[in-house]
Amino acid sequence: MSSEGRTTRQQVAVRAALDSSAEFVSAQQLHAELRAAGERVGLATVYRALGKMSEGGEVDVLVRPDGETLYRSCSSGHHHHLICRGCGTTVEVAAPSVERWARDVAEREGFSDVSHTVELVGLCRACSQAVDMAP
Amino acid sequence: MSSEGRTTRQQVAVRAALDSSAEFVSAQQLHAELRAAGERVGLATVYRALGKMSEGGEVDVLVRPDGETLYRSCSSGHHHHLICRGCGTTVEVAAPSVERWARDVAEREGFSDVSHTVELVGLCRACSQAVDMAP
DNA sequence: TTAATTGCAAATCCTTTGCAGATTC
DNA sequence: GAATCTGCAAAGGATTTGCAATTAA
Repeated sequence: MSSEGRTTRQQVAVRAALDSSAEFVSAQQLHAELRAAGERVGLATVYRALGKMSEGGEVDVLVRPDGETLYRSCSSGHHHHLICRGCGTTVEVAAPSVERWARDVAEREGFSDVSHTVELVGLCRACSQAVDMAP
Repeated sequence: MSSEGRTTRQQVAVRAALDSSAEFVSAQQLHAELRAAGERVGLATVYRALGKMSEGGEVDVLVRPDGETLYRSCSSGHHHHLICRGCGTTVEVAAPSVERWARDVAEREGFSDVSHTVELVGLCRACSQAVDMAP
């Protein structure tokens, strides 16, 4: 498995940096961290490395509402987010039933190596009340 | 409800255009359609209108892997997508159990007016075999 | 009237690409 | 040694913003 291409110092560094974070991080963040750690890596290279890993299904990819792409090495503690569209508060939620459903659907459709993204967006209690009181 | 701001010809047009499509569409697509239909509307205005609707929870928002943002008026026939990361094939999947779960989680956390996005990304049968046969 | 909204174009931000030089196999 | 990979900077594409002119209320 994984016979494509050559392995370079930079690719190893990017993968290591990604593994060291349990959360989703952006390419720019990774690049900054690598630079801060003394690694000499170009931003474009970070993008290229992440692109390859993502093609190979080795990382989970997530696109934020503002268009920034976030990456996380697969199989970290897995959970989803419930986000308030008023104040941005984020609540982490586990979803064993959704995981199961995703696996079943994938199998039924003949897909393999499936990852999933789930996002819930709503109004938290506080913001909901703020709306009711609007002028 | 919805007491903010003034109602302009452009806003009405954007909303109408959005309603006329059952699928997700981008701001640029909407703008093109509106122009084609003879409406005189600026692209920035389309973005501003969609932004407001989305703040108010009046549309479902979805961000594609390439960073483009798609919009759909709420409560159209609701389903999710299973996408092949090899060839881009998309399968529509219903998910009553997920809908139920989303509603429950929202309620438990005190959130209201919650919409959700679910995306499954994997390798379809054909692409999976192609990988196995790789040179 | 008069404050909100529009339209345009310039500005931003993330991401991709062209190409010469460095590097892995 | 030869094909691949990197780095830089320039290009690309979607979205946002400044500001004068327009328009809803």
